[in-house]
Amino acid sequence: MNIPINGTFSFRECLWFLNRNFDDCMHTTGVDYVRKAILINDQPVLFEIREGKQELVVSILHGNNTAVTQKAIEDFIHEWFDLSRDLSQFYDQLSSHKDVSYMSRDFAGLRLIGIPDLFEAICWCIIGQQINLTFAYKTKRRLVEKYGGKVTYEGQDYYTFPSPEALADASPDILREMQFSGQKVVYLIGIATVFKEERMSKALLLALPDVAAQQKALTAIKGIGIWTANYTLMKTLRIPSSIPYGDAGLLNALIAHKIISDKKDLDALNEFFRYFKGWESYLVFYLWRSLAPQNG
DNA sequence: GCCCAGGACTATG
DNA sequence: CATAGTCATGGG
Repeated sequence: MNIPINGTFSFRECLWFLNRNFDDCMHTTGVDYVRKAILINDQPVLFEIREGKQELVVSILHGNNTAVTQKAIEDFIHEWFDLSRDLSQFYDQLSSHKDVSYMSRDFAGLRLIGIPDLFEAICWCIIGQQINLTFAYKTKRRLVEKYGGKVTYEGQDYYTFPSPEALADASPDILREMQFSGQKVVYLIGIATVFKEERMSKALLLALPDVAAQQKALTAIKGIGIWTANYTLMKTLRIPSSIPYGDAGLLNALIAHKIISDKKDLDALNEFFRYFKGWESYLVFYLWRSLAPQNG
């Protein structure tokens, strides 16, 4: 199965971001491929993406290779890699700003890697709140290996994120042993229950009239603050204007580029983002990219 | 030992 | 509405 590539796209850049020298259990990267397991109609499917000349070459490694499955994988990849977006306007704006113009060259073709599953995105936020990313990925792996789904292929395990049902019924003691804080255990199980009871879902969020209403609906849930709400809107709904205010990595990147003087310099932050109206979330993503060394 | 980490909640002026 | 304290533990 092939997925054609339109516009500026770099598989290499996307692959680099998926790895970033972190141990993300939700996918597996190699030098020229990424493998990921997802659920299609509740059935686990493992696929692999490689780069062709003008297309992505997708192979199904596990699961029924039907037209329905292929279509679902294709849709997922489009959403995951944001393939339908035309970045030319973003690059125009980037290249005309002295502090970040280099990004339009160095990171050319990097797409905002999303988290299509709303529940997974929110849980990942909870897990990552106020701890370093290395530790966050470590605890996420423990959670996913215990409560998630698994596909084994050629001796290697690939995981799907735990369902709300599985996490809602998870043992608080076991979660504590995984080194989640007491508060995070309450948040995770609480949010899983909210999803299980269908008091929150991607469809429900999409039905709301505007971003403000979506932020309000998300932050009404215990454990979801404004940072988590905006991170989720950026990664799952791909709201272009969504900025995870207060994000430690974002603020450090802005300081490193001398765009803000310190972490409380909100005036300079707002002025900077005003210049990139409509592409705020992409800019945040590129700033995160800038935090790590080239070609990691 | 110290400070920070891709925060959120609650209590207090 | 703005600030302070609390949680909880790894990484540098």
